[in-house]
Amino acid sequence: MTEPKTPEVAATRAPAKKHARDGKPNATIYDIAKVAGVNPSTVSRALTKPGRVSAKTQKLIEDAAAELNYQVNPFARALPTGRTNTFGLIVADITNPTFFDIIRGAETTATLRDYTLVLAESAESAVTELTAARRMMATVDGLILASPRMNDDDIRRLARDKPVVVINREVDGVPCVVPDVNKGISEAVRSLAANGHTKVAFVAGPPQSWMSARRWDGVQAACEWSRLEAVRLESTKPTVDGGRQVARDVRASGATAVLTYNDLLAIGLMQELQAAGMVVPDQISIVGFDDIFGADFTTPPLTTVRSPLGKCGAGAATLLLDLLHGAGEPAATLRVETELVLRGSSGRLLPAG
Amino acid sequence: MTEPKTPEVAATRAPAKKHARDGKPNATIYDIAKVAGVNPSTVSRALTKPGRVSAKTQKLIEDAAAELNYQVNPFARALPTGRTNTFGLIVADITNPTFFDIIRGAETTATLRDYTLVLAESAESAVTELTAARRMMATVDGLILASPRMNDDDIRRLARDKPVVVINREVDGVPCVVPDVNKGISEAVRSLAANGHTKVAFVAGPPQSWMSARRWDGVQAACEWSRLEAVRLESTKPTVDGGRQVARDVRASGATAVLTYNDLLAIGLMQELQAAGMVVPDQISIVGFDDIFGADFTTPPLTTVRSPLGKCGAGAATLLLDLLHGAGEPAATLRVETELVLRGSSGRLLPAG
DNA sequence: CTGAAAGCGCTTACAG
DNA sequence: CTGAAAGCGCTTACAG
Repeated sequence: MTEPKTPEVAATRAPAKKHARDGKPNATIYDIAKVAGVNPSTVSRALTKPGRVSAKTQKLIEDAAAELNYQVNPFARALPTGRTNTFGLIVADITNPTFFDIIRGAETTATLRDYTLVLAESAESAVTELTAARRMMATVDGLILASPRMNDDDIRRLARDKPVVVINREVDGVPCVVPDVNKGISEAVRSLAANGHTKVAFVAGPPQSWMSARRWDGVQAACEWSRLEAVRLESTKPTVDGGRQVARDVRASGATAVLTYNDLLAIGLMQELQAAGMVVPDQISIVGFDDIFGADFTTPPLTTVRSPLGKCGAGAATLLLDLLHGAGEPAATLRVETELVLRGSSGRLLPAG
Repeated sequence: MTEPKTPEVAATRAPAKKHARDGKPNATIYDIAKVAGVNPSTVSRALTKPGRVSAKTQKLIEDAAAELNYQVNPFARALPTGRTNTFGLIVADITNPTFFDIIRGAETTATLRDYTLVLAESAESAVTELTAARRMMATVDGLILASPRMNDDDIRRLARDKPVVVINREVDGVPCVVPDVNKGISEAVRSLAANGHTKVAFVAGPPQSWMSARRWDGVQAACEWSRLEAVRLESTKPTVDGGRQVARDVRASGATAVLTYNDLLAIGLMQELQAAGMVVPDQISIVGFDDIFGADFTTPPLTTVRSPLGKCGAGAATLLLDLLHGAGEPAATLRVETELVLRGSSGRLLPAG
């Protein structure tokens, strides 16, 4: 005869591998239910929406949870609800200081509101960016795109799936956070005018940059107001190196003051001009944009139009969170102020001699 | 008579809220199974471990998946397996440039190996750091701690739960990635000796900093070798401001060359010394540590001992991923080389006069 | 206020 | 090679 089958004793299925590599696996609401002597669904209620459970039961459950060192399993929670308490932030370049404060601002408000921040980088590529965004969409409740490189339609398409907030760019129908350049620029231009400058050059950023266009607009308007002549110069790339390369065009332009698309360009430009023997600001004034980390390391320290990047990050996160919780208008644009930070690289023009 | 109950027609439960805010919810493996005419479990196999399914079925399933624009639900996947394809990185300060390249290095290798990076910041607080770490542990497969502030035991405790890799510090029993300071320091000290310096000062970092201690050790050893006198000075904080504040001690020390715990200190020190009329490097040589972003913005640009921070981030991520996939030794320490980056802030001492 | 049950979308032993 | 079933740990309508 063959051995009798005894299904009752059949090997129980091996439990899924637990996180803990030693000893106790994480406690579940079932463990709590057992200890507290209630149904698991009651535990779930007590833990998610206090108030629906009697004070007594609530306490029982909380004590049991504490005793067992209970931690919810976010995946188990996400599965039925679809909510993850996580949002994504995609930046063009993690090592570009422009994004540091944005990241910090977003991270801080995320943590404050009990959300987790997931970070990805597009390496300045629209394709990489879109791929990263699509990928993230699966695991986050919402997405922040800082200075996105992809086109408006792609952004709107993403925004149909889940809340998306854009920083440093305006996209129709999508909530955005953008620094309003006008105040900072007019302060800068007025300061230059007061110091005797009559012709200013603007060194532009990448052609596709939405922000570069806004800044050039602002410079033109402010110059018109102050009766200064404004000329626009192109850069090869928005970096220190690009700043060096544009130096000869700047000299050729005859301008005695320069505003650049960003601080990196300003720093490179200043280095190159100084290497050629020019004295800043006696012979030429230089004004950057953003007030990045390191802008005051130069000699003279850089005058710049500061964008409140940290505020942008925090504002975007707040907007997103509000959207997720049903508050806030769908597609409001949040404008944050810019301001002139007057340092040593701009000032009075000395008479030639 | 009461109405007869017709359980078959009982209202079906409302489906959980879907991600998509408009139209089609995401396709599931059940949808694919239907289209491909196979069992969902077969779909799962085809999608996770190709090779266990006949080529024909495989193709059928892949086509269906493509057609339905299928995306796995990471939460559903994580629940039975416990694996999330995510790892965490905790840094002390998101706006400290030392971490930029670490973050980038980690992010790049994560993405390359199909992992997602979750970022958190401890704001230089050991408590916040531990909280963030515990919190992350629930959702990641492993954790990277960059320059952690918590104590060794807490780190080891975390490491018992899931793989943990530490950067910029050595913790017994935990895999670490640390820059080996000796090469860079001895290059720096030899260069100073060759330029006629005989007494060098080291401006230390925070007392609890493991790395500061290593650097001071290295400076002492290298000075002994080159027969230079080495003195140690304390700083109040490892920032530009801290560098300014230590300037008077530096002058009082009589040293003609200074190595500082980090570049920020070096930059602040240089600014203050120059403001007092000293010429760098003619009257004093300054050497920083790390080669952070902006170290070359100064005039003269900063000589510094570069730590390959990007490599640290990437190395830590690789170590972690290997650990997660069962390769690699449990607690190996990965050492990366440092090197001197010779720029203008160090050089020959000019005879006084 | 609380219990019992179904379901979220996967994975994976177990049979065949 | 493939199907049928159980289970991962939660949440939430449905009853009472």
